[in-house]
Amino acid sequence: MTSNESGRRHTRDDVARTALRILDDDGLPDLTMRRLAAALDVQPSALYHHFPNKQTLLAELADRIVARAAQPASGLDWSDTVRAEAAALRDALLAYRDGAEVVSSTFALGLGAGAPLDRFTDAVTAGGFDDETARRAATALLHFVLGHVSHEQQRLQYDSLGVLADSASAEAGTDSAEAFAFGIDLLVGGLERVSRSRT
Amino acid sequence: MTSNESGRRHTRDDVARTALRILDDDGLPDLTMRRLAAALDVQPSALYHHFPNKQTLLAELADRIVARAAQPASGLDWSDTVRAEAAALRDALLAYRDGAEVVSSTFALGLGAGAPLDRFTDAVTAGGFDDETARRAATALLHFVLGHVSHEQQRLQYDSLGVLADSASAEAGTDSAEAFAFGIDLLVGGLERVSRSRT
DNA sequence: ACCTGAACACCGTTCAAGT
DNA sequence: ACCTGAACACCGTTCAAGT
Repeated sequence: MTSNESGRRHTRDDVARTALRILDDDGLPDLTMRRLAAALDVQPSALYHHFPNKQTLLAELADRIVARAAQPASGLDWSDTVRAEAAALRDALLAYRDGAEVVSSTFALGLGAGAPLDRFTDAVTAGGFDDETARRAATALLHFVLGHVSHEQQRLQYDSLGVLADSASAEAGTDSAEAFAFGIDLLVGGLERVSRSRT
Repeated sequence: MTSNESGRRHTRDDVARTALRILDDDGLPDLTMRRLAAALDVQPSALYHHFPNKQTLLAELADRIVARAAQPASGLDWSDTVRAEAAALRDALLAYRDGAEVVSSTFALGLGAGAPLDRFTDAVTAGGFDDETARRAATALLHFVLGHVSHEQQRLQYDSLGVLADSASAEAGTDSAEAFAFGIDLLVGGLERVSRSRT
């Protein structure tokens, strides 16, 4: 359906694109190899010609999701660059249903989410911090972003199903973007108190 | 096996305890309803007398895991209380294989992880911050802790299987406890720069 | 290179029926 | 109250074979 209307033969890119469409339309739980195969009008086993397993497919989707994060304007203060990177990453994750979950699940293996980590690391390094500090700050930033947006997206999902517990439902009412910015500000603020190797 | 050696009839507590044992011995992917039933020497359908579904069972496990977090010493500075709560929660999550993943997956629904959130909130509130600030800081702290420890535990798992990508493997070498404390310090440090409603 | 057909070894959940 | 037996509607992955 992606590029071949009725004829067989798909490329790896077709498979990834169709998978992203299923993800966005129906969510991660419905993104099964069998459903993906059906959408491509192909047997499930055919998918294993393009990806060795589902995990590798999800890593590819994670890469594509984070690749759409906007580049911060140049000439910004290092701390504003960090804030801009965080906001851009959040927007990219929110652009696909369950986007944060996909990136999160893939991040642990060092397969996906390498790009966001590098971008945070570079932004912090520009503040004059040593490599170890920059890397640790970057993983803290990334953990917060993935956790926050995962939470945000799962609330959207459960809220639309009306299965949400009271406490979570109340929290969903407050502005997510503001709470997100606050968390990033805490990390950036904490970083500003850390001694720099060079200023 | 938990309380009945050969006779039938189990309690909800038996089921939860056996589930925790499977979790710790074999990990979350192996904790299936069918495997749990087999360990209890019972048909899978029998489990649904004790828990309405798997999600509810996991929420119960999450509650039990975080309940084992140690109480910080009293008389500490608010910021040291936050640090102590974070360390105690990390220890509790590390005490069970895939503990962070279980708590994390259950946190989004407001089913589990209510206790850790309240404890962080109380610790921050003791610093004289308003409720909104305390709640947001608490969720930021919780997101960092769950993300960090999930990551940590998945590295342990994949490392033992030798399936780890280079970058993640290198990162696994550095001291996790130190990196964890650094992340918490950033959040606490950021909080110390926020204006208080009362001091 | 890309795919089919068929199978293997599983899942969570429901439901009538038993004690 | 707690459980059995049987079924329903699925999973991811492998592998010989086809073009």
